[in-house]
Amino acid sequence: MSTQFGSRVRELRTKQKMLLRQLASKLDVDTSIISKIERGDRQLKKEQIPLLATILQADKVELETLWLADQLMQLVKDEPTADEALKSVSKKIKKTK
Amino acid sequence: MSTQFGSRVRELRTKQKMLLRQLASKLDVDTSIISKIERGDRQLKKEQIPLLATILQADKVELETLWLADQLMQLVKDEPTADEALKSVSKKIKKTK
DNA sequence: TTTGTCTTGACGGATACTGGCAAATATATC
DNA sequence: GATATATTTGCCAGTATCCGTCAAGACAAA
Repeated sequence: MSTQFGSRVRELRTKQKMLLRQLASKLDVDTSIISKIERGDRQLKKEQIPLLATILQADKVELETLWLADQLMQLVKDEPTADEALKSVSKKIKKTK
Repeated sequence: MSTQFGSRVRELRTKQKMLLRQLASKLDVDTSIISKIERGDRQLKKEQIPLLATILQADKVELETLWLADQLMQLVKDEPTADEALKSVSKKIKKTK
């Protein structure tokens, strides 16, 4: 249930002695949402990552990468052909670059 | 807009001189849906892949892999950190195996 | 117990997805 | 060309899913 993204957010937040309530307020959402995001029950909307990075004084690219990895993981977990599919996509991505 | 999965399905279907209408009938859906799936406008439901493979006398695992790759591609396309995220997931997958 | 933080479940609204239909377009056959 | 068949496209209603809020519960510190 836990996510790389959520764990990292919690790590960043607590390191700054910031409360859920405070982070939620700055993101303009209810406290419960942040709680769920940090525990991996919900996904943060992609568009909110930049603001979150600013609030936490964190690296935006790092958070975006973790967020994307979580989305991918959710898709391939329990998929027997996950490895091959991932490789195929990696290859295709590089070609278009 | 086109997908690996859809292109492969069309290839398999036409190779057998099967009409959209016929394939749709066997899958018990409207013709237009199959048309859209083959052209990449829609996704086939994962649960339907085994039946489709049987109808087309195709390799189920191959179709599942293509299908999964399409889902991943949709997620990472236009993502600057796609490559790193993909690698991260690959690594994590292998550990749990 | 009281206070403050965090967690959890349920709810309504918004959004996205699904299959079906019908019209439009394409392709073939004459 | 005309006709018949095959495919594509746009739109609709029903459904599922996601999102944020609220309220209640769990937990810890004093």
